[in-house]
Amino acid sequence: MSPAPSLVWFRRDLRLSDNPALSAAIAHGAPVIPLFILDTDDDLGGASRWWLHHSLDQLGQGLSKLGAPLILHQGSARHLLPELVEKWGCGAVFWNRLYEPQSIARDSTLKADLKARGIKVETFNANLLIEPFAHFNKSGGPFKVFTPFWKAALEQMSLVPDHPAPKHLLAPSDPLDGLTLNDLQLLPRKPNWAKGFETIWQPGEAGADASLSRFIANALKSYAGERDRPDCASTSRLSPHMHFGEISPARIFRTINAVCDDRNGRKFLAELGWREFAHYLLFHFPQMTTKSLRPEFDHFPWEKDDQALHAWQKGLTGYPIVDAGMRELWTTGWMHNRVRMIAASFLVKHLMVPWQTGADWFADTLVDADLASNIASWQWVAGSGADAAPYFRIFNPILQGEKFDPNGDYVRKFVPELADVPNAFIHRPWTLPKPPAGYPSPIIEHGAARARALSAFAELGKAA
DNA sequence: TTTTGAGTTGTTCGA
DNA sequence: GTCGAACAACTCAAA
Repeated sequence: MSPAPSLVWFRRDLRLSDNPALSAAIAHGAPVIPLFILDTDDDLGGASRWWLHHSLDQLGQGLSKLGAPLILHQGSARHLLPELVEKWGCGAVFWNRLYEPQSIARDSTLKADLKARGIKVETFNANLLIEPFAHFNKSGGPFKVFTPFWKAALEQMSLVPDHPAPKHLLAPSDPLDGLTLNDLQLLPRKPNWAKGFETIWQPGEAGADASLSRFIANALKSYAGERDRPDCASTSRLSPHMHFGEISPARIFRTINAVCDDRNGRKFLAELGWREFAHYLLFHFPQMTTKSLRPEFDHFPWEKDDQALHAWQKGLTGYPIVDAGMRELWTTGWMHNRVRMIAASFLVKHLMVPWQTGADWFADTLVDADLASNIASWQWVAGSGADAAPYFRIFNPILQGEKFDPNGDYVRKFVPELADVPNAFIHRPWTLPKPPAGYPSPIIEHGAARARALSAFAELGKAA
């Protein structure tokens, strides 16, 4: 009689290297079943689905080479996982932890359920540098300000060594039932809006390693100075790889730390810190997925303006830097961080559309859509979050464009209507004697919008 | 308990 | 053109 196999439940840890759940399952000694469930209880944005398809493809190929193909299923993991465990006679289940409120609820129920059936369950930290439930300020409460959070984190951080990728996996002798990748229907059908994604992204573990190497070789040495320039290839573009766990934050931290100890390295590691901080905040304040962390912001006189929202989504606001960003998002599934801030600020402050509406759009269109980072960042921009930008800090989309895209290269790349506009006018084309045909005038005038937002925020202060 | 210093990413105005 | 101050007060973290 063959021994009871072990299940490795892959979720957002789609890698073979530095994967503690996988390592532990192998060390357990029994045959290993690698499983991915497309959980129908999860909301997954369109761009994320595209990425997931290709990431699963890569992981599946890697696992097949090791001797244990990835088994795919679809359904409510809450119910499906115990069924599969039962059907396959598994003796142990291993997974790496997730930290969003819904994931925690599902996983803790599942863990109790499986243990009650006599199944061994072990879970690991593979996705964060800091366990949110084990990091507190000296008063014993959760940090709400980034700088002390990260400073304390750096002092306490102890990174365990990398788990090397396994060389071989022992699979159960009987074939197991499952779906094919195409059965999951993750790719867009007509129209195939993801065509532009294929040339710039390489989902999967190899692509993640390549992104990190490319960043270290080309951009790290000038990161602190150039990270805000969307016209330069100055960022790592690791965010989607990290979201799906194709590379571990610990490996990134160790690698950067080893090659660079100047302000560029520290600045980049602090960006990992912001990712940590977002997950940390969401863990301690789970209501922030829908509610403003500063409750008075839920009484802000938000506008419902579908026409303006549509113009923002499609990159037709008349402000070139905002429109370039929104079109970069639509055509590539990604947007440069600086431009995310400008575009988000425009929606929330100029158009006074609720941050939740913007967060929904980003969740659907970003390949790196990550609940924690998305929510924390939108609340930060709106001024409703932890350690947030003060309300009077309203980005001027013209100045921001001129400062961070000085030659208009970024704008021209994504807004072809402006190809022939000279540099001096590229961020204010409506001031040309003959504005370019086919590009809209600003849907709202900056000065008036700023004044409106400031007075609305001032009212908020009085009411509170 | 009270106090103190500090807090990612800006803009505008007026000297 | 450049520079400093105002924009507002509040909350957090640590001593």
